[in-house]
Amino acid sequence: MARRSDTKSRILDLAEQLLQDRGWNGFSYQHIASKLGVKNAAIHYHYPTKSDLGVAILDRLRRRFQRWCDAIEAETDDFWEKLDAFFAIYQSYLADQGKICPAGALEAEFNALSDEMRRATRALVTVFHGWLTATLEAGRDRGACVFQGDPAEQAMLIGCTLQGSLQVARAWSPERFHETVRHLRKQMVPPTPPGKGAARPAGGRRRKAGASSKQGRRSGV
Amino acid sequence: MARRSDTKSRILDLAEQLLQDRGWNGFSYQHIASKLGVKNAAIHYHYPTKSDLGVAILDRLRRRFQRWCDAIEAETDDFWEKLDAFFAIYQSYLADQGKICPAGALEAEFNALSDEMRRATRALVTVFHGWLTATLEAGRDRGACVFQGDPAEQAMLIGCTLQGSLQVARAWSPERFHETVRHLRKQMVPPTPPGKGAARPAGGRRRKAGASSKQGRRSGV
DNA sequence: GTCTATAGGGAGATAGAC
DNA sequence: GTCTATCTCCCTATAGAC
Repeated sequence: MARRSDTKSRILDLAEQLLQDRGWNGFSYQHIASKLGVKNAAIHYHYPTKSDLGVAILDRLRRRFQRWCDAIEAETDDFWEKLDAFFAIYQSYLADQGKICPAGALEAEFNALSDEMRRATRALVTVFHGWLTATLEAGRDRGACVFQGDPAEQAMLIGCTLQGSLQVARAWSPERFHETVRHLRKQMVPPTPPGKGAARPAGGRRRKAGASSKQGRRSGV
Repeated sequence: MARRSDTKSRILDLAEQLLQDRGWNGFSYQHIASKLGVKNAAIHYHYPTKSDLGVAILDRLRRRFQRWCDAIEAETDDFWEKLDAFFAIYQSYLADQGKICPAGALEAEFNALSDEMRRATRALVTVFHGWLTATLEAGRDRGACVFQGDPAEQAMLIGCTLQGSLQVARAWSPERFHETVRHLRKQMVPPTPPGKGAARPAGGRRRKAGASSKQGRRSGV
């Protein structure tokens, strides 16, 4: 059979990009249809209502992130490699014409969303936060990073900062985002380098044995 | 003459609330008109286009914040009082039915805004960041707080965290916001209490001589 | 699976009466 | 300053042909 996902997944791609570019209420089926070269009725065939489309975007983002988690766990044990890979997700959003975090875009318009989309947004945020919390906890336990308070609090701080700085970068300058990430990162580097292999704040190459190195993970999440 | 600003400023009030509640493209003149008990043509009389309305909201927010700055500088010299007053702006947003920062709402839909609104958004963000940077710099100089890097970087971190956590609170729980603010605050408290009067991390009462204490500042900014 | 055609409604906006 | 009336456009959504 032909490559599954033709129009249907391209619709999802375009809608996701438009969401990150203009916000949920900032685009219509017409935007998608014209970019895709079809009529808006074709979009309704695949996603009857706009809410259906939104839920599909969110579900896909969640599944994609879960696969990303599996891939990164299989690839490395290093705390900083994992964290930098997480930062890279947001950096690639910014680099892609100043897009923002999809969850942030939807939270900003939360009270104008359908109940189904709100539920799906909550589910996505929960998964992101869960991974970050677990990663921070493990990182601190092995002395790879330092921070005050609960891992969950620090995860919230990091997540909010990334989400917020992508947005602020638009009203200011993209460089502000990178500056903020460096600032955030610096604060978590342990004050003195502990014993070998514990912390590697500047991009060590410690790959997991047996981890595939073919092209690495894509940063688009 | 009668109390200036009747319908015109009530329009601005409602539009500002709707922006913080549903996002810029999540409300229309009809929403304002019906809440205000007039017809949508009346709104167009005061603000011919929606972009005009948006710019008016932003200009008023900027002027209001500048007055807030003047008031707080006149009222106290204490770094933590100032910073907590700044946090209180965002806390009052959250308490008011989970509203978010207006600048954040507009940044999320930035590419769907008129050029004029983008300019006005940039101007607002610049003023907020300027005050926070100057306050952090002065606070650190006198030993009232600690942080790594430039005051401007720390200001960005704080601003993004506040903006982001108001948004995330919607998809999660309001308590997450308060937790995050406490976490952020804690990281800036100097490790050991310096000499008297330098740091007062838990709400000291050191008012400026001659500062009026009538009712304090309103937290609605 | 995509099209044409169209319904039905809501958006932003204007003209002119009161 | 606010109203009624209306315009035009775009939006989501559906029916039915191909």
